[in-house]
Amino acid sequence: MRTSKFLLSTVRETPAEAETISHKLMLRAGMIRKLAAGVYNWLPLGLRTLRKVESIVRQEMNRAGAQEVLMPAVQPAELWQESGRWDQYGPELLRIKDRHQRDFCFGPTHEEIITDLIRREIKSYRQLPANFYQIQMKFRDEIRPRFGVMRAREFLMKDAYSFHANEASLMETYQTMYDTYSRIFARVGLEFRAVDADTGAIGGRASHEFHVLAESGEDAIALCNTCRYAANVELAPALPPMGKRDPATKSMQTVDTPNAKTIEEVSKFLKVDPAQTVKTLLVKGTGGAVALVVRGDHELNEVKAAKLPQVMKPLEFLTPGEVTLAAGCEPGSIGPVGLKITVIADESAARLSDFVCGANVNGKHLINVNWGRDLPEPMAADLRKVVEGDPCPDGGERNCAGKLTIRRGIEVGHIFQLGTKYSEAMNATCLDETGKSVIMPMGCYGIGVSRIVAAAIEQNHDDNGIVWPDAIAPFHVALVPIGYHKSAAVRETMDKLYADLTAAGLDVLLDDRDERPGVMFADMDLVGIPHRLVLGDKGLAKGMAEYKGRRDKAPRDIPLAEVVTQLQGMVKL
RNA sequence: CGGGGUGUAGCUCAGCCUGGUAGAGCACUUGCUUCGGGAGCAAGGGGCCGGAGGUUCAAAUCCUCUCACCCCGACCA
Repeated sequence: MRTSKFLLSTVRETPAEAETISHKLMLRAGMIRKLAAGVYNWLPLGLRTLRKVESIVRQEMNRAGAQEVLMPAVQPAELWQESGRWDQYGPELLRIKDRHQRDFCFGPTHEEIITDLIRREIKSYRQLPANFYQIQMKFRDEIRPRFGVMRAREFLMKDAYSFHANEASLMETYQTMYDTYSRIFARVGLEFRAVDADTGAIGGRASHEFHVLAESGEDAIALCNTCRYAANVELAPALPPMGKRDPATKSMQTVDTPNAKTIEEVSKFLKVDPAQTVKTLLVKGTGGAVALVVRGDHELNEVKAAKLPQVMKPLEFLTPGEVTLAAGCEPGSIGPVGLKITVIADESAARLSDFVCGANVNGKHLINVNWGRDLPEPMAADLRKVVEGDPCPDGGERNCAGKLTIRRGIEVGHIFQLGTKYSEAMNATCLDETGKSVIMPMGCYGIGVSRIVAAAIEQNHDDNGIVWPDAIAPFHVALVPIGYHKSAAVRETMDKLYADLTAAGLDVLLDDRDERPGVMFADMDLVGIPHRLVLGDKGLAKGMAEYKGRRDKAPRDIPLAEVVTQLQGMVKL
């Protein structure tokens, strides 16, 4: 491709709307343009990278034996009503009506559609297992789209759905997909981790998320520093503290804590360590309100809390008015002592002695509180988010002596063992060896294709712009001639290099604009082309082209005759 | 959904408080010079000041309504 025939729409100034680096760079490099909140045009440059990611995903899915299909983006409400999700899904589901006032939605995912398709097409266990995938635009009406294509409303996703005659077969395909995903992200050239995950709204049992590690990631993930344990913080178990609770040493007292409401304010006012305090959160329960108690320096893990049988799902906090009714005070002074509702304490909070908590009277707290003496022993459960330095749970046991590190990740893939959630609701069955009708267990496997593009930039950029991994670079090589329009020799040599490199299977961008070199260098760096060749009359006289890798500090000369072979060796496809 | 903010040239923004009929930089067009890290000079083109209504002799500017976009919050006890 020549820049004179390519929409290289770079901009120097950073658009006001962009916050994250990838969003800024995608706009500046001319990869995307916003059409509406969370809805983007892909320009030629951006589309080249998107297609390369897509192609890697497609190749690896095919290699794993999955079959590509294409399902409708617009889906009739009937199927969603059949699975029960028409009512379960909130405003995130974009509902639309056709001219006959029939209900449709723009598909946020395709479990219903594939289950409907397959229950009609597959009749026998002999046709199983089977795995179908598509690469398609999805629409989720996010509360707050942000970060460009990272959290967009319309986005390109690869979703796959597998069907099985039995659970063992599902496990096998699940493992194949786990391996396939690892291959995909390794090929794209990203630093990633597979982590244990919560299944969330999709439902089902086991699930793993694939995260690209990046500071700007929206998810916190817990990694062990010694073993291979990795989990989303939402899921990572906090092991109960070792040893026994210290004995009580002082008697309980009420103290005035005017205007001190948050843990920070209270611990500062009373000059105690936040770890010696507890916070009490009131949530809606299956039988009235429930008090959840965590240590002051810990945070409630809402996913864990919502899994308690006593707690309503999804987790909902009491409104300030309801808090006053249940505790007799405003939020900021609540404590577990004397509460008439169910109290559940986090393991760490239950291990405290002589601790500080709200007094259930506005502006007052209790000090030197002790479980079993000043209030009943609490029901203890794992309620908190793990923190940096917590012991590695390694499957819930203390088999590993390692400690957890918390890192940020961008979720780019998620695989689930769905089980029979959808096949049962929609009666997707087949006949087994004995001629008996069985419900097909299912798996589902998603990859955020457009999000990978943004995640790759978050992980690969510098002050001058994007630094693409070779595998997803829009072009592998940038040819920058000095004096293309002045020197016939430069022009002829560059044109020949362009032809030879292209013939060697590389994607080449020849900058044949009549621009000053500085402009061309800046543009090639900004759009992130990983390999650059510069050639002018001076180099030509020496028979040398100047090569610079995008990450290299300084350029080096390569004999013109060796350029093609050397570059072929350097570009990692 | 709650709170805050912004809509003026293709982009980034000034002008608004204190009404008087439209600006800068970048980008774009033309010419000359320049030519290895986003050039200089000169001349140009380009805006129903988001939309509707109101106040006024007069509205980008004041008032009301509306739409769009951005940010923050929805773990707070």
